Amino acid sequence: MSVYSIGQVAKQSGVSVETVRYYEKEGLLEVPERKESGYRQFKGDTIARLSFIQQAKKLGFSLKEIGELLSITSDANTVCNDVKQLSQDKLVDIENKIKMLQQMRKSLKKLIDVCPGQAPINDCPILDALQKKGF
Amino acid sequence: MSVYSIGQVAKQSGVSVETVRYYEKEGLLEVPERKESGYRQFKGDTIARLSFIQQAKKLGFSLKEIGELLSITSDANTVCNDVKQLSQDKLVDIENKIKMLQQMRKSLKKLIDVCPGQAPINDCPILDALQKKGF
DNA sequence: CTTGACTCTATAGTTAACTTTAGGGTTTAT
DNA sequence: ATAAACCCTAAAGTTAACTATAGAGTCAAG
Repeated sequence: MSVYSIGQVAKQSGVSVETVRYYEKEGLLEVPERKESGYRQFKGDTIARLSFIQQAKKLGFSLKEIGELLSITSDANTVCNDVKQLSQDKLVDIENKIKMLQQMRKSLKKLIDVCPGQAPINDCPILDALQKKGF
Repeated sequence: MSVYSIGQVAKQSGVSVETVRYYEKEGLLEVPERKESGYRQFKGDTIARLSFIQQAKKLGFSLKEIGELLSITSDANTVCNDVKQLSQDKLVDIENKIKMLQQMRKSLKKLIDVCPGQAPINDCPILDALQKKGF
């Protein structure tokens, strides 16, 4: 099995080395093996894990919440039932976010469709509509 | 037209008075009228605006980004064309977030469906699946 | 007409999530 | 075998987004 240095996982996933160490300290990454020198040796799946963290952050999850999501995959101190419950809770969170975003998309889309594009600001139907509806 | 005190808009939208003042200072809220005493008098749409800010924050938008979204509705120093372009850019952001969340939902759903619920941890198919796929 | 709830400004403090610094070892390419 | 590039820890510093504090004025009910 191939292992990766901290610099490699950082580069592959687009975060800084310092951030990788920080995530490890915060418990978001499995504690890695070390060489005799003390250098960390990460497993290949660390890169996917780091990418997942980045993505979830963009979606408004805190590191704590991301840790909970990730614990679904790596915590062996729970029974299957608990894992299922946690997964279902997280699913609800995610579906709520999707709904909110879809609502925002709908509003924006409506505005864009109706906009002629070249009118000066005082004739702009986007602004007219927004003024009345508050987004 | 009815106006509202800072305490009223705060309560209605579920944020603290201090946060309302902070948002005003950061330019997320229109500068309100004042009474002779200096007390703020907010218009009714402030409540919707504050609610929108809360929602957008949950979806991972920074206050700066939220300001840009809100400026679509309130900035009169742009032409319609610019407003349309900004709206389209924000629409792309939003659609990307929706796609990411749908991917997460799909993964979670698959796991939940396959989970029997009562198995001990070492037979749990959720964990088996996650171990191999990295969420 | 006073008392309790509300508001004002300005400033300082807090928390999450990093980022930087200092001072040092280790690896690798030449 | 040495220099550039990499890694280590511990601790301090930074930024966004609040939150709290102090000290003072305002409003509404009894």
